[in-house]
Amino acid sequence: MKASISTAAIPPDDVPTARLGRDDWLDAAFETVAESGFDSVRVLTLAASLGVTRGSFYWHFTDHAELITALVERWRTREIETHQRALEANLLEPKADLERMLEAALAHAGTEIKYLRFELALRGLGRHNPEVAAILVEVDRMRMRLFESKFLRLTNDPKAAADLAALFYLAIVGGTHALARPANPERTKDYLQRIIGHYLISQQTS
Amino acid sequence: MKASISTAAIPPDDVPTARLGRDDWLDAAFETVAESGFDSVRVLTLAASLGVTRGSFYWHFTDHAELITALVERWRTREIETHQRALEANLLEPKADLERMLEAALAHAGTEIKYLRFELALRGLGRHNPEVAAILVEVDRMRMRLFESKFLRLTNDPKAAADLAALFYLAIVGGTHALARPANPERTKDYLQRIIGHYLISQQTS
DNA sequence: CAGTCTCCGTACACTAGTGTATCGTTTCCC
DNA sequence: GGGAAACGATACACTAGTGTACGGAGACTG
Repeated sequence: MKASISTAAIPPDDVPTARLGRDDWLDAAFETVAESGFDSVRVLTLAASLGVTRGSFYWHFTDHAELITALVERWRTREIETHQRALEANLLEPKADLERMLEAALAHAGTEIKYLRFELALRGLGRHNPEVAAILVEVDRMRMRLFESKFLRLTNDPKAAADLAALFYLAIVGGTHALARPANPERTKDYLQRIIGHYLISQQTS
Repeated sequence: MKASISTAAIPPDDVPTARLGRDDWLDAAFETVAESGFDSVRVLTLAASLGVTRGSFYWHFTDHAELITALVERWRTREIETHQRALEANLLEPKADLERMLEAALAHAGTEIKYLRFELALRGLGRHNPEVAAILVEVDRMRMRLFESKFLRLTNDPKAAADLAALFYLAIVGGTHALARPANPERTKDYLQRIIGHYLISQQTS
């Protein structure tokens, strides 16, 4: 709701007739992507939802294409930031940490689902856009390695940790695609934990 | 390549100036969906690729929307058919059967990838279209139950079979989304099999 | 071999959307 | 308080795409 300001000082902030910044357009685009996908991002519609005309848009952006690339790039940098924070939070107890991670990954409720839907749309875009695909590969690798680092602290077999991490990460991605709506997060978390338990036990006893 | 015929008798079949049937348009639409998604299905483009004008299209279909629904419906019926065939082939040895299934699920090569990409695009469409979403839920349930039936013949714990089936199905779906191109099918198959082995062993010894 | 049905081309009207140029307001800043 | 820069409205030209009406050519059928 708070309008982002670029160069202005002490803005009224909450006045409906505030000047728009680049981020405001990006936020509006983000919303429509999460709701209807990238192909539904129209300059005309965004302008209407922001209460201005397209004249504003073509001042902040040179092009429709630039809006898309800027949106993707912003997502990438933010994703890297959250990854860094997750890395720093990696020094806690392994098991509770993993459970918290599963919890977060399966929490399709509230505002989280918006980010999930954006990412799904982004994967759709990545299938036709090589640069977006490269970014997705980068982020996927990042996350899988994070998973791997967590599993590595529960077992002594590095290959097993990599396999489990890949399997679980892919299952989580698949879970966001295969079900239109969350379905049954509780039961899902349960069997993920059980399988982890089984696997680690079989590791330690072998 | 073979042109489908609806009412004509003994067509030349292979003559470039053959009359078009409904299925020809559906085939062309299928191709573009697999390549560029549903939003890229344009009547104009399809007509150009088929070497005719839009006059032909609006004889076979009333609407652009009808083309989409017909395409989705055709996919659904075909998916049900292949599922029936898979059910009938379920009476072989469980282990070899499961391996063959994994092989098929990970075979992103050749012409298979076209069907995969179509399904990915379909999942994207299902996020905005409730009827398509319902069809996807139906097919996903079908396949997961098939997975479950296979796992059930390897363990005596029905809940474990359901969990494993869901996990693996979701991982396979996720694998088609997370990677722009197949990546490493061989290694993937390897760790899937290893994890199955571990899990079933831990089941039998507990 | 004329009639009818099937299939497709042509021409038109219409909508939605982009991009550009230009002008009018604010807002900052000295 | 008066430029100057930031921001946005207006109007125009242009493209891509849908849907419709109608006409024409082949193919089948009696």
